[in-house]
Amino acid sequence: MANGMQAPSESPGTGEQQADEVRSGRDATVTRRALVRAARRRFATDGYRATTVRQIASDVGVNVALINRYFGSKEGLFEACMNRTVDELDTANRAPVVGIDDVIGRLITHVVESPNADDPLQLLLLLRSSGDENADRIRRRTLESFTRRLAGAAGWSTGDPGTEHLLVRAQIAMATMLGLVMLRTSTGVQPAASATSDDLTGPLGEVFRVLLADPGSASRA
Amino acid sequence: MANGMQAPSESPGTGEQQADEVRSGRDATVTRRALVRAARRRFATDGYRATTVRQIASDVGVNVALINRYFGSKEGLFEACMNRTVDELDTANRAPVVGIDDVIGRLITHVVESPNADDPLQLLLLLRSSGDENADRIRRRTLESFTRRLAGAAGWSTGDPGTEHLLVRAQIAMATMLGLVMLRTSTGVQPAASATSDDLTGPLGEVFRVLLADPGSASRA
DNA sequence: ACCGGAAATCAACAATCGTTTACATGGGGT
DNA sequence: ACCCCATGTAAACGATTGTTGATTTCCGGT
Repeated sequence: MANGMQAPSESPGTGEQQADEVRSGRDATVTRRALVRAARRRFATDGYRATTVRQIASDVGVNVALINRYFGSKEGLFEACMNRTVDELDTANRAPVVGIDDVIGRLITHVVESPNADDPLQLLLLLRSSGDENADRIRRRTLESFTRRLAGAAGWSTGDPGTEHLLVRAQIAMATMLGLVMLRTSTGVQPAASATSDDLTGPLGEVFRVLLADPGSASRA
Repeated sequence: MANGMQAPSESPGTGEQQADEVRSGRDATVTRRALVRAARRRFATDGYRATTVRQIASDVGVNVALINRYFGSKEGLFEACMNRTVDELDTANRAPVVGIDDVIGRLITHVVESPNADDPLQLLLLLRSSGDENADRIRRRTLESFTRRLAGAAGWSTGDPGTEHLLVRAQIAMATMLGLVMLRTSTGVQPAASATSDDLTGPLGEVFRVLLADPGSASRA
């Protein structure tokens, strides 16, 4: 028994994931889409390195070689995941915003509460570093633009001298969401803070309201 | 070139870490300590799976086999890291707490601001899953007790019917810290939200004050 | 009905991982 | 000074990883 206990494998020890879409005929685009979907779940929950291409292929119920055929490499597949996440976040946030309560409600709904079960994972995916220079640059840029858009959605002017203070607040709000998702996904803490839609008036709503309120009201000297 | 571009390696692509302690003579305890220190950095920043024992050994400047000699396995080394982190967090939080500002100040100082450069990584270490059942159980239990102690330190009674509401608040506070550390460590966002010690009166202080305030004051219905 | 080509599989590769065994080396007690 | 055991090193193993080339299978147009 040379390598009998090879590696705890980060987390997929308890994680069995399967395809949720019947891939009946042999359709390239359908298979590609299924691969990206499975990959996003794996990458988000287990991280880039801990995810194996064989796992992803197995989740979809397809051979490993298809990943290299369609995406060139594991890294290419990761980039595809990033692009798709970026697109979805883009379209979701392009809708007009009415008032600060709308911003707060959207944040809580879209990120913490998650209408789609895969949605909160998108944020995690943005957080996970891949090690690949290119993918990491995309990730970082997306995260930054998202933060900036959050500040804009809150009705803050972006040219003021106190812009940095605004960004600080947006970053803290972002960090809170990230932390909640991680606390829920990566650890087993799960319960309390996930809450339901009336969170907008609960403690989480309070926090976001404080963070997104007019920074001149209560910020420091 | 069969496996020419093997794997982006999660993040250590840009991360070169070295020993910060001269290991002059041949002393087992010193070497063990150095290994744990290096391992904690690697595990916290890169995750369990992405960290290789050869990296850790190289960081210390020692042969790989010593890890298995002293800790049995990579998993054993991880467990040693967890234990040490648990101990440090324990002793750090056992000191008496005076008032809510003390709690807030400590959270910001110890976690976000980090007197010791390795301190914020401890929280990350608690967050990273290892995949090992045992280590994960330790991690989860520690995280939970930490959350509960946070609620206790805020002066909340632990027997009330509204206990769950208190835990929600503590979890959100915890998530905020976790998110900030991740935002700073795992991504390149780095700057604004790290701030300095006057954060206690800044936006981060506001958030924590809202979260740790008497839940009866502004919470929902 | 049939054949062309895309879609998917199989089998093997080089590299790297964690681990182990056998060997070298240095320092402290007698 | 000498030995001896703990400390550290070197080299190799089996398993798993990402990747690839050859092969098979199935759908669609003529």
